[in-house]
Amino acid sequence: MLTVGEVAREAGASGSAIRFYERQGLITASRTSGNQRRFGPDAACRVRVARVAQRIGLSVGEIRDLLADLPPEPALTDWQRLHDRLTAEADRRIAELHAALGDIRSGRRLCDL
Amino acid sequence: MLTVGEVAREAGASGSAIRFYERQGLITASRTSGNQRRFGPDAACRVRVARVAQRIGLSVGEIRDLLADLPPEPALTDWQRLHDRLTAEADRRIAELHAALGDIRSGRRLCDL
DNA sequence: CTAAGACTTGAACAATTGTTGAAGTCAAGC
DNA sequence: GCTTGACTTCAACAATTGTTCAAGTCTTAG
Repeated sequence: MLTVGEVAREAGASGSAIRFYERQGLITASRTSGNQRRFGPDAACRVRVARVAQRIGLSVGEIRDLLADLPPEPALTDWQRLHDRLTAEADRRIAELHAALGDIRSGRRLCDL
Repeated sequence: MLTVGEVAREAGASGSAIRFYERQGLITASRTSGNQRRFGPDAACRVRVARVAQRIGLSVGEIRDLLADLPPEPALTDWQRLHDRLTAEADRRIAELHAALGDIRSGRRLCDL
């Protein structure tokens, strides 16, 4: 069982971020008799996935939904599904950026100047 | 002199967003005797630029800095500078997304699974 | 067992980007 | 000049994604 700090170090996040992710349901924790969180061995992995998903542009709510379909010990198909969803979202986001670039290039129509 | 609503319609933004952009210094306004805002003819254009810049991923603070260098009646070189900066930022963002995609593909190292 | 230092907790705060709503202003018609 | 309906104002609120800090917990050495 890992503490907040251990998960934070393993995942490359801050302790407060780990607590935030738990409140938001990205990871789950049991509690000690003194009310401290203890995480399973999958926690750091889930946080790493969450951070990549954030870089792609997903909100924590969307990431919660993504991770809801990921069991504690994911099978290959689980990883594949996750992978496909993240890739699709990244592709969408890249397309949107290219579209914005197009709108910039056609700037005369933005401002009739 | 344009009202908030007129600028909003011209720029495709909400009235509250226009007021927010004024507070943040993206656009400037004079006031009527009754304290209502009145905008110059360049306001809608600046807001359109701001919205594109937001799609690229710039914050309102960054956009303020961008627009600070844009005179009320921009010359070609002003547009070019703006264009170049936005394009560079979009390219950076696209590169970051590709990097994130790379990290997803090498997922085994994310989670040693 | 107890003291000490490291770690954790939850509430309060912060930045960002707006929206909402009660009260005030404007323009047009009578 | 007054009414009326559309528009505007500003403060308060909201969602998102965390950080900060005083107070409490854990572990290790003595």
